[in-house]
Order: sequence, then C-alpha cells, then structure tokens
Amino acid sequence: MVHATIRDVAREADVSVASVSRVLNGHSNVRAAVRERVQAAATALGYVPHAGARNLSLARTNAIGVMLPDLHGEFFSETARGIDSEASARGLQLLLSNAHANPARAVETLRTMRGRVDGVIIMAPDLDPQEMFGHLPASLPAVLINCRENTQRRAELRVDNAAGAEAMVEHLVAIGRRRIVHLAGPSGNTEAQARVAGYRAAMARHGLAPRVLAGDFFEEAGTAAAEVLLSELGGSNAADALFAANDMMAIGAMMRFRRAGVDVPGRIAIAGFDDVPLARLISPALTTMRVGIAGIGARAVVRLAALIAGGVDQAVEPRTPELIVRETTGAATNTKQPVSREQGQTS
Amino acid sequence: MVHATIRDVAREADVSVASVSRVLNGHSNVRAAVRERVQAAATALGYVPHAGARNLSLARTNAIGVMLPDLHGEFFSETARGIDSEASARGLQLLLSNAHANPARAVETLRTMRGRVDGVIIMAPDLDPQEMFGHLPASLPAVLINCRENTQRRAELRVDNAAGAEAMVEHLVAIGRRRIVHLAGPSGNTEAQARVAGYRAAMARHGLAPRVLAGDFFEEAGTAAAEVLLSELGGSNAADALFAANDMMAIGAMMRFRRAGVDVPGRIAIAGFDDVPLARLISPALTTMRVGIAGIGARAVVRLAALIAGGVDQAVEPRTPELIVRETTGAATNTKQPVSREQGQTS
DNA sequence: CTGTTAGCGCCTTCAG
DNA sequence: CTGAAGGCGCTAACAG
Repeated sequence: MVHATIRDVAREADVSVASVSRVLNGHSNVRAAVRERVQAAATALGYVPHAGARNLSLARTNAIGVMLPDLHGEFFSETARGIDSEASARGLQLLLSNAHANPARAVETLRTMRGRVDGVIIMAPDLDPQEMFGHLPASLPAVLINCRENTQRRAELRVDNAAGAEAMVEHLVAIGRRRIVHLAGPSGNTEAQARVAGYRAAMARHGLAPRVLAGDFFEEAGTAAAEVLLSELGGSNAADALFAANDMMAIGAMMRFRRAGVDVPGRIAIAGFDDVPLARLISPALTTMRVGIAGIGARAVVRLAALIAGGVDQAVEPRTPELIVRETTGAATNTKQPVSREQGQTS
Repeated sequence: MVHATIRDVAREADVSVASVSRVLNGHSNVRAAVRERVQAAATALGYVPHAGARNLSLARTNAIGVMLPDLHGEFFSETARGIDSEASARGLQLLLSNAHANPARAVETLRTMRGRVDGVIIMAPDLDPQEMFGHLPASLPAVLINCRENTQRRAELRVDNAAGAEAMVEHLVAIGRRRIVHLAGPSGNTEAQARVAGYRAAMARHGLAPRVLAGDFFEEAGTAAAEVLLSELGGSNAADALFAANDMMAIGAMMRFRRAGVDVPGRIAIAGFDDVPLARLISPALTTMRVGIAGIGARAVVRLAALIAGGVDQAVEPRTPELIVRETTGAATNTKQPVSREQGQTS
C-alpha cells in the first residue's frame, strides 16, 4: 500500500470513514474519544488526504488556472507575481500553463484545466479568442487580460495601450523631440498594434512623419534597432527619439547606444512601455509608461474570485498607463535625484 | 446542467459511456460510425472532459507541484521560468504555491498537493525539512533544491554556495582589495549561511579581517549597507569592496553609491551572487557568481520526471557557481567591451 | 454522535 | 466491437 486512504484510517481507528472525514475536516459532531483515535490512526499511517478526490467530491478545487503567453522576461514574471500574491492571500493555488504562442496548445491546455480549477485567468494578446473559447465551457469563470477584441462577454482587464502610446509621444514632443521613431512589438499582438496606432495618431496630430521599425518585444530587437539608428546618426534627419513598444527593447537599444558612446538622451532620447522593475535600475533610468503589471494580475484574481463565488461580471475594466519620466528623456545631468513620480510602486 | 458529462454524451450518441471514453481517448477498437456519432454528440453538447475525474481514475495528473519561497524578484521568477520551460516541453502543468516563509502554511500547501500532482519540486532554504516532510507521504516523488541539510534521502540539487563565496573573495583579493565587507542574507536561510561561511573562510585564509553586515536579500538592505559604508568613507579603514550575498542587495548598494557620486569600482568594488538577468544590464555591470538559476529549475524537472516514471534518485547533485567578472570589480573605464565570460547565458 | 450508502466523472476490466 | 459494472478516494445526506 503506497498511500494510506481514508478507509485505512477508518479500519485502523475502528470507526467508519464518515467519522474519519468529520474529524479531519474539523466537524464538531464527533466524540472526543473517537477524534483522538482517528488522529492517532492518521498519524500512525502517515495519512495525507487525496486532494484530487476531495476536489471531485466537493466540485471545488481552490485553484485557479493561469495562462500566460510566456514566462520569459520581467513583464510576465511580474504578472505572475501579482497573481500569486493575491491568490495565496486567498488560499488559492495556481495551475500555470503558458501558451507559447501556439493556439492549438493553448486550447488543449485550457481544456485540461476543466475540472482542475475553479476558474481561469487568461492573458493572450496574440491568440484568437473565438477559437480559444469555442472549445471551452461557457460556464467556466474566466477573467481575460489584454485579449483581442472579442464577443465573449467575459470579465476583462484591458490596458489602454493606444492612449499610453499617445501620452508618450506627447511627452517626447513636449521636450522638443520631432524625429520620433517607434520600435513596434510583434505584428500579431493586439497590444503592440494598439501602441503603434497610438503612436501614429499622436504623430499625425502634430504633423510629424511617423516611422515604425519592426520588433518583437525582445531585447535583441532593441539592439538591432539601435544599430539601424546608429548608422544614420550623422544624417540630416537622424532620429532624436526612440520610442520602443516595451521596456526590454528600449533597454536593448540603450545598451547598444551606450556601447557606441552615444549620449542618451543628449543625442537621442529613449522611451519604453510597461515600467518593469528594471526600468528604474538601469542607468540612465528609463522613461516609460507604467501599467502596474503586478496590480493587474492581482486585480484579475480579485475579480475571478468574485466570479467563482457566483457573481456576474461582464465588464471590460480599462487601465490607463501612467507616464513615468526618468533620465532617458529628462535632465541628463541630474542623475542624483530620483524623479518624484517614480516612487511608490503599485502592487 | 452546467457542464455536460460523459454520460450526457453517451445518451446523446446513444452508446455506452465506455464507447465515448474510447473515442475520446483515441482507442482504435471502435467502429467508424460510432466514433463519428460520439464526436458529433460531444461537440453538440460542448463537452469538455473533467480532468479532475480523469486524474482520479488514472491516478495520474500530468502536473507537478512547485513550492518556492516567494515569487518576488528575479531570482525566483528565473527559477520558475526554468521549471516552466522544461515542464511545458514535457506537457506537464505546474501547480504553484509559495511558502512565504511560513512553515505551517508550507506544510499545509504541500499536503493539499497530494493527489493533485505526480510529484513536487521544493526550494526552501529557510524551512526545516524534517518538519516539512514529516507530514508528507514518503512515496511522493520529490526533488529538493537548496534545502537545508536533511535526512530525507531525496533527490536534491544544491548550489555550492560556500565555494562560490570563496571564489568571489579570491577574485576580490586578486584585484587588490583587502577591506572586503560582506552583506549577508537572512540569518535563517541556509544559502545565506553558506555564503557567509565561505566568505569567512577565504578571508581567514588571507589573514584578512572579516566584517559582516546583516541583510535580507532585498534591494533595500543593500541601500542601507551602502549608507553605512558611505558614512565611513573618509576613515582610514574604509571598505574597498562590498560583497553582497545576492545581486539585488548589490544593486541596491550600487544605486546608493551612484547617487552619492561615489566611484564604483574606483573607490569601492561591488560584487553580488546569483547572476540574475539584471546583473549585466545595470551600469556599471555587476560582477557576480553565476548559479544558472533557470538551468537548475529545468534540471529539477528532468530529475522529477524520471522519478515519476519510476526511477530511483537519492543523489545530491552539486552545482558550482561560476565567477562572472564585470565592471563593478573590473576595469572601470572599459565599459565598451563586454567581458567574454558573460556571453552565453545558461538555461 | 455514528455508520451506511450514494454519488462526484471518468476509465477499464470482463463478458458478450 | 460494445455494454455493464466496479472502482479511484472522498464527502454528504440519511437513517439510526
């Protein structure tokens, strides 16, 4: 016998399984003598309840499924952290699966969560929602984060990426930049698309010519973009600002510029998006749009918990990013004083 | 009826549940006609199998439990990433729980994993193993990462923290530092203890006087330590090197020194431990000991999978950290050339 | 207070 | 090839 079961304990304590169950779940209607006998038997046998069986019987798992695009990089790990902190505060376990940008696997993964979790949180900016939910019971509580436009009437959390991008362009223009280049995220990613759109809109508003470089949210794309801009640095219409669609690309570019000895922001300003923890630690510290990553994860858990408890929630909750001005677009010399706004991390 | 069950499908297709099960699991011994009828019924009903019930019946979950101290900071998120990448390559889901340095909760958490996972990976440098495993079935496959000395005869992965710390001190001495201060991790943490021990041993070997500041692995402790050292900077025996027990504290100290305009490493060298991704991105880039965080997580999954498949594994697999020399202890002026050893991230 | 008895939803012998 | 039946381990009425 590899694992003792509740029956073994019952036999050992010479009571019924019902009594064992009662004792182990702290019900009060059990005689003290029986209680002690059961507890003794349980420890003697090294009994640990089979949570899976319990879940089946209770139709309740106290776990939530989490599907993220990837765990790579600070953005997603911050999301996971936000989810985790709120979940563990509520005694919920997390069943994690990443989609790896593979729609078929994403669907499969979601299916295997059925019956193992009480609800799911899904962040899938590059997956087709119809396809994903087509194969999923409509009754499964779910909170969507930054998913594509859909017809699901699900609880959603959505960052206003377009507004954020516009705000950043406004800032760059306000500090006197004109030849602002945007380094975009992956083309199939709805967040990346919104950021490009916001960038274009703001540029148009100021009568400035947009220029978009292709990227993929990874650091290396930033390095490559910097390479391009470096080669043009002497030219008459060299860029005076690089606005990357996320922080990691901005950082990649910054590293490359630094290596080339280019003055940032003197020669070229750099801005990112997300405000990952790293953004304030690098030097010069990165100007970016704070989206409150961990806070979003935590909020998703709160809403999911309410949904699981029986609430209804079909709202799309918008989150507006906040501009965080730091050295890469601010006073280049003043590196000794943190900008006040960068204090007080959310989450 | 909220969720269709296998019976509903059977009734709809007018066959037995056994046939439905066969079809859905791809068994071959089913007539084509029946197969099609079942599939039609399943999609018509929007049937998604209840994975929990399936697990119970098969006594197999295809999930592994993961217990980490916390998800805060890059160290643990890197671990999680390493585990995740290997796990998802093997089609394993992850049931995540963090211990939050609360022994009672850690035990409870581990118990609720019984029957919901096929095995567990535990990283708990500050928990008492006897206590933790006392309440756990001995037959549950498990891989321990950086746990305290124990009598479990479990598969283990253990970083040689003492050797790593010694190597770092050797390096600092080799570049001419003598007044090397160590900023320690939390006192109850076995890894932190080993690092202090290694530091002391190496200092003694060189006849140098050790000095240990109390810390907790968080950035703020680094800031505080820098504060202390700053106040002594004029003195005759001011520190010429700060060796922090992990990267985040080293970074905290560096930020503080930078803000004070102190020349690093000219005035004081700084070194960390772990080689989190951040270490090479900050400026000046941080000298540190690479432990291959993500690689350890991945390796733990590999060993756990073998254990689950029925293998035996009671080995304690040692990992020796690798010295990564970067600007905070190297040539301060040469910021344009990456040190060769920093290429090729493990994991 | 305690035991008996049905399930929870699925898989899998075992007969046909 | 197909169906009936038992069981995975636990909980929750329902009777005593």
